Amino acid sequence: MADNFAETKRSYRRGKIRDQNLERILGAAREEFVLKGFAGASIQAIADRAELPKANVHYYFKTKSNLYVAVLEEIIVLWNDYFDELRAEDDPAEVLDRFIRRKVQLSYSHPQSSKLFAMEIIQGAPHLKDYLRNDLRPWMRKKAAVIEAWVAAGKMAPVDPYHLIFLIWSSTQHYADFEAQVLTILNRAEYERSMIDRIADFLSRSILAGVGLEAPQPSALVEGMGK
Amino acid sequence: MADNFAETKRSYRRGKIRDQNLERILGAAREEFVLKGFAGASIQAIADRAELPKANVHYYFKTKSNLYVAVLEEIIVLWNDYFDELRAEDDPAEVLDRFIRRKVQLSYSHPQSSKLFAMEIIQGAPHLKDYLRNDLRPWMRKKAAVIEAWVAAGKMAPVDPYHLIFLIWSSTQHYADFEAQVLTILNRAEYERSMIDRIADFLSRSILAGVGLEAPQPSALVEGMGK
DNA sequence: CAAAAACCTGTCCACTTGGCCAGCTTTTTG
DNA sequence: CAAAAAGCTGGCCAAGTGGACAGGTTTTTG
Repeated sequence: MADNFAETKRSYRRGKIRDQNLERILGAAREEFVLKGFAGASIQAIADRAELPKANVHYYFKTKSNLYVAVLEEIIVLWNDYFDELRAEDDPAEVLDRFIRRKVQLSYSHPQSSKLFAMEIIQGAPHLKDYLRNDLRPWMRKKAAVIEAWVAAGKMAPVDPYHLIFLIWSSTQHYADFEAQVLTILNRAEYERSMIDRIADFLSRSILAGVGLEAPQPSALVEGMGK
Repeated sequence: MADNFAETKRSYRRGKIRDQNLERILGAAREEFVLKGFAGASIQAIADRAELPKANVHYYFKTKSNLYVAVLEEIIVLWNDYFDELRAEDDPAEVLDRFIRRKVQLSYSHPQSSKLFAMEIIQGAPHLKDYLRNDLRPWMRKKAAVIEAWVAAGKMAPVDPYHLIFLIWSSTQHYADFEAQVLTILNRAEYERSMIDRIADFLSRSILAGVGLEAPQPSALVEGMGK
């Protein structure tokens, strides 16, 4: 394999075409599925958006369902990457703060993924039942145990760890999923970095205060917080 | 009109048939649209669920879009019913507490409506742009003004009123919209009253604490709250 | 450089869909 | 009670769909 190919050209390697096309198709599919839903998104439209002939899409994905599942799997990988780190020996305030900020950041950087995931869950998670049961539930159990340990150690107010995580999830994802509503109400065309920072600060401060903690150094200084 | 009809039978009056069928169709449509999305829900399936011939559905709603919009309008009416009351002279803790509980209650009693509304917004609110801009935005402005007045009067910690309302919306609706995820993680088949009460207590306490308030009498007593 | 593997795509098709229509039955009205 | 209004529906159709496929080109390989 790694024979005489000058890696200089760097754009030629095994499966290069495949990888490139897969990426285009998956990206286009994500977009179309979010906009129109599973049934409403046509392979033709996905192909058009990817600037490929329809039959070429079918070359990579035998069926529409296969393509849809592939998109969902991408999302789950993305989720898992950002998910972990939450340990009993850490400081609750710091860890929760980082977790909240990371989720807000993720909503900002990958809104389509968040939206598609949300739509799938809303519709009853027909393709994600197994993921929820076999992956997410155990993950939750572990995280809940950590939070319970914190509570037991008196490091934070007693709260139901599950509902605390639901609160973090819902409040952070809201800005991605309900983007259209939020932006219309705030009379903006799109999110800006500064707004995202304010949101992260607000959510971190509010949620931590809600469980009797004080947020670490706010990333953007917001004077007049009184108290 | 109000002629000699004995109101006793009470099931016979002008438009009785119409009202009854409309109700059946709208209910069936709500269900199907949530399950399959706009494009995925077929008139045939809606008709089957309503136990009516397909052509009969078309008799009441010329097009699929008309039906869809009618369902959304029902939801908006429902929303508005529960929406109001939030006045500057009231006690913030009491009002916010009631508002949060009402939203949780609404998620519990009308999950389909919440889900459909969410899907519509996620997809960019193509049918609700006007509602968001012309109704919801002014409503928000008024509520934000009230909260700002509370802050100015020192009745609560200084927070951005818009994000506070987003926080309440997102955290409460989450239990309706993400029902499949929540129930799977909590290993339950469906919500029960007691769970709903706990959720309302948790959210009310957490969010109020987040803005420097203490929740009024908790509906279900939960001792050991320490502090 | 030739064989094999990977990749590509125009064309076709069976099937579902929303919607229309023409004529039917039931209910209301005066 | 008869005419009009309201309600009902089987059958039809054009448009769009996902997918199969056969025969093509390009790339890789030894």
